[in-house]
Amino acid sequence: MGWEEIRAEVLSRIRARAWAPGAVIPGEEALAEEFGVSRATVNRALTELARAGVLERKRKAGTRVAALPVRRATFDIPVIRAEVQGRGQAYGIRLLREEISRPPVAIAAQLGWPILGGEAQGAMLCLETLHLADGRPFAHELRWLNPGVLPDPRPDFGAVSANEWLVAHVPFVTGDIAFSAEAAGEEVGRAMGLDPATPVLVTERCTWGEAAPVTWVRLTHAPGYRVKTVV
Amino acid sequence: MGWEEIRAEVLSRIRARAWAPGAVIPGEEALAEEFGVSRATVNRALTELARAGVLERKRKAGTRVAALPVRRATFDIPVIRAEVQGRGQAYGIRLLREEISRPPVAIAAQLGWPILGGEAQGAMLCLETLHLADGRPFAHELRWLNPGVLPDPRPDFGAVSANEWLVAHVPFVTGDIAFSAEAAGEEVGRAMGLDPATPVLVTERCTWGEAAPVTWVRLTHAPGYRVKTVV
DNA sequence: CGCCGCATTATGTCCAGACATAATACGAAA
DNA sequence: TTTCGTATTATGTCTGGACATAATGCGGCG
Repeated sequence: MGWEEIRAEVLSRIRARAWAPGAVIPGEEALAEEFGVSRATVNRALTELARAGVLERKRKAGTRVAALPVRRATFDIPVIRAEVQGRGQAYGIRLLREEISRPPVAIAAQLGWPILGGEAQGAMLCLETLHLADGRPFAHELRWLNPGVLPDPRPDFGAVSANEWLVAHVPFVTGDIAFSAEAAGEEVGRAMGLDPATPVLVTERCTWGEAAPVTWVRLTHAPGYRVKTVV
Repeated sequence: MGWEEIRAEVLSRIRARAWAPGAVIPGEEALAEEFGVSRATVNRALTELARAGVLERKRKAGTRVAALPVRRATFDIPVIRAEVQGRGQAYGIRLLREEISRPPVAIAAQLGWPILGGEAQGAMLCLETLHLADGRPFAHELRWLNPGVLPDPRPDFGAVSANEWLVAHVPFVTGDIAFSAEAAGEEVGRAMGLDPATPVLVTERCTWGEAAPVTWVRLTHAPGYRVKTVV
């Protein structure tokens, strides 16, 4: 009996409703004896199930079957170049705009960039990029970047996408992501060759390094793009 | 030194580029000795980092820093009722349609439902539901459900949403999810009181139980809805 | 020269025991 | 009766040892 077998057995008991949602299941000691393994092995299996959201564990209170199991999905955020090439298409990048200026207050606030008197303090690097797949627009990227994380001179973002440069040089940051559906709008529509009213999937990411904000980015994907995940 | 401290130390060495992307890091034995802990503790820390996508581990080959760190995000799929109530709004549900019929071939194929001669074999339960928040449309749900997983008589899906009934009674299934942006369209637009051209976020889920397909569902969210995740 | 099998090696898992920690429940004090 | 402290208890983590497993790479055989 390995911990994966224990996990499977526990899961099947939950499925079979031998242990009902909300109910406390036997303690690790008891299960260890029943399955003929050490407590550490049971612990590994139950910890794994708790991480998956199937069980809820608390010291002293014991382990109970999650009453309202929140399904947890994970998805990978690929580097766009890898994503395009993974589809067997040729990747291209076109830098539309690169300038240093003050970010809009809304973006500065989200990043935690200093704001004084209703205006952002200090300039950031603003990049507007078009990602191409087989020469056709694949995604439009609007990015504000903390110049403090960049070397001097700056990398050539017309050759390497900012995202790719960042994951290679400012790795393992934290951040949050949001998906929404919007109309392409005038500016992005013109850049991507779309009617301004076209529905497009928009990804907004906000990432921080160890202390300082790193970047805010808004990706507008071409129509038909889907974000896929596995539960 | 607990395993979390080990993890933090390893992570900071990676950030500081003491261990470069792609490079092999010292073996567990060596790290255990350096940190003055047992190998099991180092193993726990490294396993955790590998799960997060920061390290890649292979037997015999050793542990190396991920060269192209694929950022992995997780998000929770809440029960809609809980989501609405979590915003402090009143939840309501309106069952628009409930009928037994053959699913479209595209949906049957995706579920692995038997198809013969270009037509789905056997009927499924089709539900069309509107979820309300404070009386206003929150999401439109179109669902095809394997009647084999339901008891006889069927639950009252006008009172409990199918999703909620399923997570409580057919728990811990696998599935996949896809997000996309589309125009609301005639039918959904009418149900939600939206112009057919309005961009809306659409979630499509396909879930399977232990052996049989369970359900296919397409959720159309009200404009402005965002799916949020944390990296 | 090329291919296959085996020794080597790093990770994966397991055990038995121990102490740490958090949270509950119960008893004592106000 | 209420509140506070404490004993109890289940989980969390660690140790040091062991064997299992997979993948590499080398040496030998055809």
